[in-house]
Amino acid sequence: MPELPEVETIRTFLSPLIIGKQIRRARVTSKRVVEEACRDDISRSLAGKRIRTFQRRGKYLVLGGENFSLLFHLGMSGRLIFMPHATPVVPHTHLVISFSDGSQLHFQDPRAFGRIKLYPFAPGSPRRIPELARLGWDPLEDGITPLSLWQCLQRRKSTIKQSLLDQHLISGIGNIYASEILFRAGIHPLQPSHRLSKARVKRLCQALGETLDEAIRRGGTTILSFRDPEGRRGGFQDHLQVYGRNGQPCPRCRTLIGKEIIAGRSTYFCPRCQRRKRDSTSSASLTGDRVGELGKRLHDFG
DNA sequence: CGCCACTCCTGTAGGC
DNA sequence: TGCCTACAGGAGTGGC
Repeated sequence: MPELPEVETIRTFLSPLIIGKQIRRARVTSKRVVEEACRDDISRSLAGKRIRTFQRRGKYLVLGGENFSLLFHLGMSGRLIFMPHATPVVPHTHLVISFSDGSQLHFQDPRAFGRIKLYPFAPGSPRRIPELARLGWDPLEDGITPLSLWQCLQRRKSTIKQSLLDQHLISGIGNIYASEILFRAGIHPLQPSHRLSKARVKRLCQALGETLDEAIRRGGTTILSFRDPEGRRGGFQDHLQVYGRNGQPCPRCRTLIGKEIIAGRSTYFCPRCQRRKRDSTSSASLTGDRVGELGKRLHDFG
């Protein structure tokens, strides 16, 4: 399940391999995943164009050129695989982009939860792409200050787990990292968002930055199907603290890790390290700290 | 408006 | 060994 670290890993690996290349041909090889309205446009209008940019926002990727933006969402099982030479398509391949030097980019997605959409203008401002305009903070692209996050959480009655999964608030966190971030922050997933103190939101921000940073450093998480563009697995699955570990001892206090379904999603937590609390909202100084090492990178977005 | 259930889909794992 | 079923869930949508 590609979340921000997996999508960022793909962007990092793929960028030097495809930026600057000229598209010889783009072929839609399946009727799913590629948005119906732009199936013909993709093959018609991408031929001959050059790739200028490859950007990420939340869990979306955008391949950009002079007058096109090709938007990708990997869904549950989407892969972008780089082929140095022309390669026969395997089942569940939805799009093949062939470059003038003979290399190819294949989009594969067995479960077909992914999306591909073409816009007839250069990326530039993400506000022009509705899917991106709807997204909240991107932890890598935008600094999230604890104070501004706390203010947003004040207005939410849902649990903190649900808030973390809401892409309109923070973009890029999925089910795996939500559990990991809350464990690192010592916050119970069922804690109501508006009940978190400023101090705990500050810890949440730190945990968010540290968890995503480490996952990116390790090349993402492979539970079942994630592969980077050269077919390799990630490394973070060996460092998950709670996700998928119900019944096993907490790495911090040895209490058995619990599992609960929250908003239809499996949620893992340590019942001792992540106590439910009623925070007072007074105390605690909030500095304008950015999220860990994040927020320093600049791309063309915004 | 907020919250939930439902929907799309197929590979994988577990039970028998 | 093989078949069947449950399960995994991102994000949009529609109901209450």
